[in-house]
Amino acid sequence: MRPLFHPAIEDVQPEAILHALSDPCRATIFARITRAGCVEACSAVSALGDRVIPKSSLSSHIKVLREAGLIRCERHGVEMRNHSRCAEVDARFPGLLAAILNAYAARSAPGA
Amino acid sequence: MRPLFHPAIEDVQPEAILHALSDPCRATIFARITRAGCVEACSAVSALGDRVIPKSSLSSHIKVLREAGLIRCERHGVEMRNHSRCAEVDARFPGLLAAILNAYAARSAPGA
DNA sequence: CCCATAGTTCGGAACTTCGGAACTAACGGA
DNA sequence: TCCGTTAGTTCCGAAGTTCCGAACTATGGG
Repeated sequence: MRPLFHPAIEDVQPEAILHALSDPCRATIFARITRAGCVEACSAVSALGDRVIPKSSLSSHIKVLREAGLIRCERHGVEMRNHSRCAEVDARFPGLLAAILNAYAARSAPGA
Repeated sequence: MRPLFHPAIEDVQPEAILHALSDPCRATIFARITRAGCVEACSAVSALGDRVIPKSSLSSHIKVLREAGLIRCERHGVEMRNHSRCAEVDARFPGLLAAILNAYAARSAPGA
């Protein structure tokens, strides 16, 4: 399989990041990959809350995140490992990802 | 004219904000409204860079920003005043708007 | 070599976005 | 009051995007 396309960090565009994370489902996937020590198989992510995401949808969500420059994907045997590019992106756009993930967290936990 | 719909700040959702600002044209409009002391007529915004935005598109961009909770619009005579809800949104999602506007600014001014 | 597992691609239905033409709202002048 | 002008909105068709099931490809194990 040919290596997957990943944009160089300097080609990463804010609109692509915002678009990728403007879907709560993709935001959740990205938050998981980022929190889970930066490694996770695609299918480990397929149940989000109580909703099962079809394989084809999951695959295209992952693709959107990858092409936005948010994650890095590589095959290991039969499965895929997804690494968060959080640190790189944070160096380019300081505070952006943290603010976005916090905003989603604030929404779902309307805390006390 | 019936008053325009504006979501209460606690109903503002991160996905709506990200979606609204994931369009560079809307992000530019929002940045202008926010920078310009929070007041500006619609048409004052219609030339973005070297591109003229058709009235109908501008109107729907403004509507998206308004319904996402990012701006507040009211008619004053024949024209519209658009106020940024930046401060309110920042209280709800700290740092989010600043990080997004900085990210766009970093893109267009790849400094030094 | 065949099977199982993990992920991708294809394609059509449903939804969104764009923008021109026609419409509505508010004001000013005669 | 009526007309003209300016400012925005609505409508609607074309173009583009998203969703997801079915079929496909890639990898490893027996």
